[in-house]
Amino acid sequence: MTAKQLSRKQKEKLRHRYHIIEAALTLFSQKGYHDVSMREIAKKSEFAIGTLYTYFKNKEELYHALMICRAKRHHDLYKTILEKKDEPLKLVYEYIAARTKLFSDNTEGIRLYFAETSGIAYNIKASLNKELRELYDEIIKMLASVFEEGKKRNVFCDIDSFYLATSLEGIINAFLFLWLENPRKHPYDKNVSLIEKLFLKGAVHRESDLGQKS
Amino acid sequence: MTAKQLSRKQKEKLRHRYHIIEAALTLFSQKGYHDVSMREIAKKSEFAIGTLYTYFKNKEELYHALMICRAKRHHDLYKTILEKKDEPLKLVYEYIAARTKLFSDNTEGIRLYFAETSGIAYNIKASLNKELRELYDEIIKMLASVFEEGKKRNVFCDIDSFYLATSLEGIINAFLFLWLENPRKHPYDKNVSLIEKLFLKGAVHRESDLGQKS
Amino acid sequence: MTAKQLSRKQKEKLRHRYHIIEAALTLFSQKGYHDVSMREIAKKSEFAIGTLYTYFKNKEELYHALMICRAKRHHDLYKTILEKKDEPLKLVYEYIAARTKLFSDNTEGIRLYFAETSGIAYNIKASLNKELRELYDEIIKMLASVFEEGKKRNVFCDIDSFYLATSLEGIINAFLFLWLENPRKHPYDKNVSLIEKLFLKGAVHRESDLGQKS
Amino acid sequence: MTAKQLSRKQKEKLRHRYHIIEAALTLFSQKGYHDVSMREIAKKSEFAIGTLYTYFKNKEELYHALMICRAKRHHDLYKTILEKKDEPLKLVYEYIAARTKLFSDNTEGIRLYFAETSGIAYNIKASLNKELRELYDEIIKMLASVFEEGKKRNVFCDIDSFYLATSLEGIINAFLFLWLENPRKHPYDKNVSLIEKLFLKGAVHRESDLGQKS
DNA sequence: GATGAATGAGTATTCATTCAT
DNA sequence: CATGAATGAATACTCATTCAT
Repeated sequence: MTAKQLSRKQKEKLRHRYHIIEAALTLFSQKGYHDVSMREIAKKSEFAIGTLYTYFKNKEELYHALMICRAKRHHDLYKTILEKKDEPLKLVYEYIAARTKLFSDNTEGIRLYFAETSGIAYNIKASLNKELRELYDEIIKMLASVFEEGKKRNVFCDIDSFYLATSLEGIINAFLFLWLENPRKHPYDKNVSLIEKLFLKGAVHRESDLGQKS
Repeated sequence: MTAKQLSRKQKEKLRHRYHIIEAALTLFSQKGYHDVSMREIAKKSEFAIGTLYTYFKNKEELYHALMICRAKRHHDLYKTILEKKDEPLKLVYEYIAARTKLFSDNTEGIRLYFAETSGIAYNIKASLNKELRELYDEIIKMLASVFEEGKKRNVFCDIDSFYLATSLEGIINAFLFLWLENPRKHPYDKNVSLIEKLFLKGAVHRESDLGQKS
Repeated sequence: MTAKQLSRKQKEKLRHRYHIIEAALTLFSQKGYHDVSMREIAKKSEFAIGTLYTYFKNKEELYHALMICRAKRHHDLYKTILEKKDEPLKLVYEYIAARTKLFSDNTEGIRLYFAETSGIAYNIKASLNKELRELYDEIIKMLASVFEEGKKRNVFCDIDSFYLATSLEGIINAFLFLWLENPRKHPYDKNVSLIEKLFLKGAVHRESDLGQKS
Repeated sequence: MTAKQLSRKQKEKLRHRYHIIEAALTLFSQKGYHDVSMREIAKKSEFAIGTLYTYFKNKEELYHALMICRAKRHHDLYKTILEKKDEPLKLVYEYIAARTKLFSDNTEGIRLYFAETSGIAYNIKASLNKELRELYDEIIKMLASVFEEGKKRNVFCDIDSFYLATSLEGIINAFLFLWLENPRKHPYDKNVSLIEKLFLKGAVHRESDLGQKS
């Protein structure tokens, strides 16, 4: 019973913490780190200012926790997908779909999302960058493995897998961005067909053997 | 004579304005918008605080002017390259080189650079975004034209030029970003060879199903 | 049995209370009233914050209790000395020695000590001052009695005893203070010889060459 | 003219600074360092909060400046007295009178005064203590010189001048304190007669064994 | 009784902006 | 026109105190 009660308290603590992070995420996403005051976060999360400080040492640490939390959540999803023992091409599609989905689910948090992965929030402390970078790198590596496997199966064209992975990331981001500006054109389909055309071995449009400049 | 004097004065004004922007750029790049005070900018630019306000309505406008100024400078360079009546592929190479060069020249201002183009500075007001976006879009369009021309000449593979352009941007950014983390690997060569492999029509490695390296 | 249990409990309560006071004393002495938080006192005393409030109404009262407690302890010692039916001069020496000893024993609490007796802690509420003042006054009176007795015995020079007592206090404090700055010179000896020279009747350095008690 | 204008501005700056110090002194004296907010000081001095920070780096430095300022003012007065080429005994009287006067003039700032010289404000930083201590020491040395001279002239009894000086300080403080508690009895006279009896060579009451009150 | 999570008023300090000189 | 002293709103963070468990 004692155990249970502790567990309940701890669970509650975690719930509260999460609740604060959620509130902060919304605000930070809308206005950016510097334009959100602790007072606002307190109000939105329905806690007292002082309470925030029982969960996070500073504003910065709250921000840090929030970034890591979000990144981990995304990361885990991507990992789950890329670790599946499925057809490489299908995994890539699923990855793109997941990226797209998280992106559109989070229009609200999107700006922070980019700050995390492809953009740079210049005030993020190195440590934060490092942790995020590591998560990002892990995904890149997994993507590369998928490409590697795909190349073995003669699905993907013969380009260094790591470069392929990096390119894919870049392309996804570019299209996601495009979509951010003009939400009508959902980028998923385009990405898919584009990837097929660019990355697949012997894609239809290349078969012809016209001479070309090297 | 009045005219001349005015002209001289105006020139001077512009020089001063530029001087301030330069000082601000350095500071903003190093510490970000919120962590630079007008006092600092005044000190660095060797003007009085009040003087800054004769050149820019407020801090935000100074930042805005600075971003536009930088973006225009880059934009003009890219434009010059992409407007040349040269071989499309060569233009693309040159563009990549220019992007790479500006990037490495500006390690200092790099964070802002990303904030401008591929990242998001979530505090930039929509208006700023719009103006930058327009510059960016113009480049994309010019890139697309180059690809279009290249496709006509049977150099680039048959993919929508706009998508190609967007993809190129994404890939460049991804690699530049990579390089930002690990400066040893200069991204230019990789980009070039990668682009060749990905974008060129009937690139060598795709023609047949011969085993491939790696 | 109930009585006994209560008694035990009460004893325990008192012990706890004392324990808290001890912890608080250390902290207050090191950092001063305002720079010690209840949290710190709770930690040091190994009680919960809430528990402190079952022993003391608030921080101020805890401080108050602590000051009184310390003062009483000192006071009792001084009283014991000065009430002895011994030679007045010897009592004075003993008093000086006791003052000196408590002073050096409490280098840690020294600042508070001065705040108590000769200095002023400007935040101490009047009531505290009053209580401390009363203790102080009692000592002064006892000292005066000793001097009075000494004067009767022709040991001390003929000066109003109350003034002598006050002077002695002042001199002790001045030398103790000196020593606080420069601990090498222990003030006891100096005080003793000085007191002899200043307060004793017909001291050697004065015109008459009467023998005197060393 | 430029010089004059600068001078005017600088004079004004100094006046403002002094004005702030005066306001702060009043407040600090009444409530102590921690219980006075910068807001209060701003209000009392009729400056904006921000303005305080153009004159003093922070609250602590303001406090520091204030303490030094006051101490110097007192110090200068004492110095002027003790440097005079007058009869030693007269100088001592004048010194006591000055101490007494400053004390009673400053009932308001009295608590800080004691904190400066004989008491201890436990939060004062070491540096402050050191500077104040130096001023104090200088006075003590000058007092000692006066006693030395007096001893040469056979006025003061044969006790180490430094001890005499220190004792005098202690006695003055003790009586001043007494007076602080019970303002009816002005301490000057008592000090004077006491000093005569204690410090003078061959004071009447010691020569013979005549008992006399006061 | 003991606990310590929650509270929110209160504080020092910063900084964009103004305006008298 | 240039200046920089003055401004005061805004903000991160602390900490004595309470109260539900």
